[in-house]
Amino acid sequence: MVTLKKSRRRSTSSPTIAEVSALAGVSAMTVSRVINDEARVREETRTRVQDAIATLGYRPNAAAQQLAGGQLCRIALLYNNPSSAYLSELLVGVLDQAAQSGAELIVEQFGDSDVAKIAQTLVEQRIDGVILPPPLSDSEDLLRKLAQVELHAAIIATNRVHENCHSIALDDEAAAYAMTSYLIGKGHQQIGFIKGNSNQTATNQRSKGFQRALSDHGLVALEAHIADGDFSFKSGVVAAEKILKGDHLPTAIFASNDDMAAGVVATAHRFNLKVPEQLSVCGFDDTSMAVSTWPELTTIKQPVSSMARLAVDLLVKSISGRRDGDPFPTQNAMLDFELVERNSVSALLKMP
Amino acid sequence: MVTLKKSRRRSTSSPTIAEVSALAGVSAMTVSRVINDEARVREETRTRVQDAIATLGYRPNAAAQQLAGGQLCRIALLYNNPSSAYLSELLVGVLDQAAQSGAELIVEQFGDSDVAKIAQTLVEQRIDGVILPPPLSDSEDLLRKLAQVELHAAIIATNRVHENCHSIALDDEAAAYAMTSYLIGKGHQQIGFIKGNSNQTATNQRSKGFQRALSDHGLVALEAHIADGDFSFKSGVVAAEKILKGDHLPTAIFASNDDMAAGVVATAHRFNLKVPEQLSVCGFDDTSMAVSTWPELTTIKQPVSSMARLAVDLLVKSISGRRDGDPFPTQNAMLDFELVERNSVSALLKMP
DNA sequence: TCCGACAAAGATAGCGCTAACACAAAAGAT
DNA sequence: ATCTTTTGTGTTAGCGCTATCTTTGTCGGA
Repeated sequence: MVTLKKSRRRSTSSPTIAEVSALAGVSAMTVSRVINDEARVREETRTRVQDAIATLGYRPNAAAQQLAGGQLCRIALLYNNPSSAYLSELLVGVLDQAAQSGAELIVEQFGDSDVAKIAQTLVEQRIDGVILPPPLSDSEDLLRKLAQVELHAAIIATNRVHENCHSIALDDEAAAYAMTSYLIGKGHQQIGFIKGNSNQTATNQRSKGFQRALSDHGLVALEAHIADGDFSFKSGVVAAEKILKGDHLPTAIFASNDDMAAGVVATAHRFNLKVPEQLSVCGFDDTSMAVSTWPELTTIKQPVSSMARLAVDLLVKSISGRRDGDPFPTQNAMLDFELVERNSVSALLKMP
Repeated sequence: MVTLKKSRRRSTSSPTIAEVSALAGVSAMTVSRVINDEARVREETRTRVQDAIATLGYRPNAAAQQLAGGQLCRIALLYNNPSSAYLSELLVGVLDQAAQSGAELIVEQFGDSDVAKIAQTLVEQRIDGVILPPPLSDSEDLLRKLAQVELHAAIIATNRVHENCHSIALDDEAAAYAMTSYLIGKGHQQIGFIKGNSNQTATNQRSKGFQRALSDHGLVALEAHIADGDFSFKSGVVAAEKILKGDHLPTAIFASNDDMAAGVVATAHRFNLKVPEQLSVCGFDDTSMAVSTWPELTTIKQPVSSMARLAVDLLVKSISGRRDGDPFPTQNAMLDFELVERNSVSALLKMP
């Protein structure tokens, strides 16, 4: 028989598993089994328990589950580049999944302190796994150090593949190829391109996709139409100035991310070029920046928050896998992108 | 004597309070007292325990603390307007403080579902308190409903004061006054102003500050130089078009937030006005948008992440206060702002 | 008929920590 | 000198849940 003892310590009226089990007329263990979706519970019993849960509005106490259930995964989200549009989407995804997976989340800015020190701090904080958004995901140095201290890691939005490191990315090359083809389809033949920061793999991929699309359509990019950038708005401005100062203007510019594309648009306006009538511009990422410019940017949408979710999921799996001596293989996920059409690209009338 | 029993359930080697107490030669309770910074521990004992903690690299298990310590505060951060620059700063602050205060954080997007439904969901999720950033912080409807279901709330960046609701804001009027005075100090006499969304209190405050600064300096704003907006980039564009199409141009435009200011800058460029040489522009908030425009915006810095931290802190205090039958009074905090000078404002040569 | 083999549920014993009380020693109060 | 207080610490008993073991059927095969 189950007895409900009244404790002097409980004060909230949140129902506990004991109350549910009493109502359902089963043991707490059975309720636990139902909650955790284990087999070995008769269908009828399961329903009875579920009804009891529903009537009481019971929700398991996460702290207790964790304490009893054994292992806690502590996951740190390291970030560096406060490109906040990206960060906040990331955060929302990570937070959500962490709550679902019962992982503890620590969010930390990776200042300019050296890699060894970071790794040490993480170890001291007893972090089990680390999520690295760009540009951190491309820091070989950091990754090496993390591997040294046996920390699990998930790297986001990089195409580099590491042996001991989950990676979640989209096919940057294919996306850039698609965007370039789209421009070509609109009749553009003189297309400028602004590269990203050279220490991120995405930069190369996007550049490759651009070039391949061009040559697949029998076009070539003029040297003067290609410029370097570093994914910042400012670098977009500088790059656009370089390109637009030339004698021979492109009809479209494809910037490797939205911030730079916004820089291009701003610069185009300063140069008295109407966007998109005289110059089409497109970006990449679909951050909030894409709609904070006029006209709004045609761009490639990255599923950032899904990526974040997946990162947490993979980490939790591999952390608990290692603990149980049942290693979870390293995953390299490639998610789908989407081309978002807005108003920064116009069709060019083909010359006969 | 303390005995360390080896359990078959423990698998991680993370040290527990028992190990610390053994090493320090005290009881677990004393260690707990040291951890929680309670009085009634001799200085010498405290040091000994702290040393033990340090040598073992002990960190308390949050789940266990919570379970034993009684009450968990579940706090929800509701958001609506994905002005991500703002959101991510908010998130970082909230997360940090939630971890420190031992509160559980749920982040939820407040779609367009009706207020009653939201409130119900929150109750079902057994949320204790809610953080409301703008524009939610100005939704009387929502606040009323929350009060009805006895949820604690902290509203951010609104000057409205509610009886049952903590509020954290900065002095919008003073800040707008300061910015306007700054412009006047630079020699501007014809200053345009773009208002924000009329359903946010900040809008009125900022507008008032602007007007007061003007009249304190013996100036008046032309009707044609004032325009409405809704805090979005696009509305900044529209408002700027309205103002700049007029016959009599202002020498400066003060937009009620950075997004709109960015819209003004973009529009100015389209109108062939050089910023800041021909038109000075300034914003408000100092979101990342402020530096994602060219030139970078002179603006008012809101301490968003401190505000977020404070919100969590107040909520936790008032939630546990109510539980202990020791009500924590409603707070209305007013934080300091800062005028950040960048390159979007130039000094005007005074006409003799 | 008896003996596994397995399925379904219960009983027990913690997870790591802290509230609440207990208690000795030291410090004041009368 | 005796009776409070105060101070510093230890003891006990959980917090709400689940891992693990045990028990109780149930069914099929020998």
